[in-house]
Amino acid sequence: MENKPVKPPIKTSPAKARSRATPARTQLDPERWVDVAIDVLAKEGVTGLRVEVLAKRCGVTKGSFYWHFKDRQALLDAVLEQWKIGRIRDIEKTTTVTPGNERDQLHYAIEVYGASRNRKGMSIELAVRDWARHDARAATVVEEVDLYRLECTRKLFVAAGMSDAEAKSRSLLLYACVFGLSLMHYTHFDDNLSNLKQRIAERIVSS
Amino acid sequence: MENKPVKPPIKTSPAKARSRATPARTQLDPERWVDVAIDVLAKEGVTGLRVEVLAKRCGVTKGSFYWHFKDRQALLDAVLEQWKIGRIRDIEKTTTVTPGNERDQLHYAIEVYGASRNRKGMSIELAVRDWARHDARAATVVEEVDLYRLECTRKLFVAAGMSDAEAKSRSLLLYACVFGLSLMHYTHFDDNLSNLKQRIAERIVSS
DNA sequence: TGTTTTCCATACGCTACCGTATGCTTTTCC
DNA sequence: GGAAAAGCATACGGTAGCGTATGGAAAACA
Repeated sequence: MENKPVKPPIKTSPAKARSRATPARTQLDPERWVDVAIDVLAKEGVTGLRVEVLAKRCGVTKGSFYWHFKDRQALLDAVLEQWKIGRIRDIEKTTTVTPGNERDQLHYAIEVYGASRNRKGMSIELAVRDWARHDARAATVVEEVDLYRLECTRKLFVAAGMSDAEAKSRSLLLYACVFGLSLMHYTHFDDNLSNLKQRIAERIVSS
Repeated sequence: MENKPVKPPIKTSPAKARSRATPARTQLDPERWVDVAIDVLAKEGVTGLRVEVLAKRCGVTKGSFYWHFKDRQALLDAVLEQWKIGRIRDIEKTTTVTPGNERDQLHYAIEVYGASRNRKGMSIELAVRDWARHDARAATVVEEVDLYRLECTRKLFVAAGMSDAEAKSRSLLLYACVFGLSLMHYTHFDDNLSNLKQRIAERIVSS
């Protein structure tokens, strides 16, 4: 989408996988750039997403970058696209459930965001959302992802027996709370944070 | 705090308020800079808070800036300080209530953040929070403000008749939701957004 | 084996910043 | 009214970043 050449499907030359002992080094950059970019995005935000910084992290120079991408904006677009499809695939996985377990699944959805194991995922999330506050393209993508997510959890609430209006408000409350919590600094507000979170989750999910 | 000279209390020369017809132009900058800085912060984020940009918006050059502030960081510190005292004064005003009206006041606190009239306030809020993700000083201030706010609404929930543990979780839920909603793009999720918000507010406040 | 492509390095011009130095103009104070 | 200080402009050196141009090495191809 953003590359100059048509780019054959990456190393499909029939039988010649690294004839010499040069390790898997040569596949230097198809969308490897985007992965690294998302890494930087998580840590520094969009404004920290500089071409030359990225190149250094890839062990190359800008010369390489500008061969793969038209300009910085092309990379940003690619980042947004990859983030979008990743989020949608993720939420589909998270909200797929065997009938009867909807409430458990909702609890799981809440917990999985607040979990410390995917700090990085939340960092990306917040970085993209801050990005969206200043960039129309990012805002569009965020809205698409939000609507998709809201719709997925709404269905769960409906399947759990709620009215449509109630399901919608719960769905919105769920995500607002999840993202809001990640914005706040409440570590010293209570000495039993897990209990706090548990109560909140109950408030969101249960009747 | 951040100025070189001791700076007399601004224009206290007994009787000589603008002898000539030069308008109120001369009081060019005590903490006027900070006000403008917060404006820029709201629109561009911390990374957009550049000395020369600010100077241009004040109609002067950097020469002026560096007379009032040691460096850019000094301005940032002043911004954080002013934001902090403003938020604390604000939350005190919002959560002061005549006994018996606690629930109404909680509803008001929720509504006042989501209101479109203080878009700017929320922009500042989000800008500061994003700032806090990359800067330790900002993070400290945000935590102080958060703890203060959480404590204020916690008292309201307690006064409304809830247990302490429940009040804490509600308090946290309230702010998480308020900030989370401002992060999301849900305009097209429902055609009756005010009803949606109403339901959410009820869920947060009512027993 | 020799010629294209692919992929990357180097070098360049340009702009936006930061912070400093220095001087000019207006107040302030005596 | 004249010295001192306040408040600001101008000019400078320095870094970081974008995008372009061009050349070189390595792989693919014929």
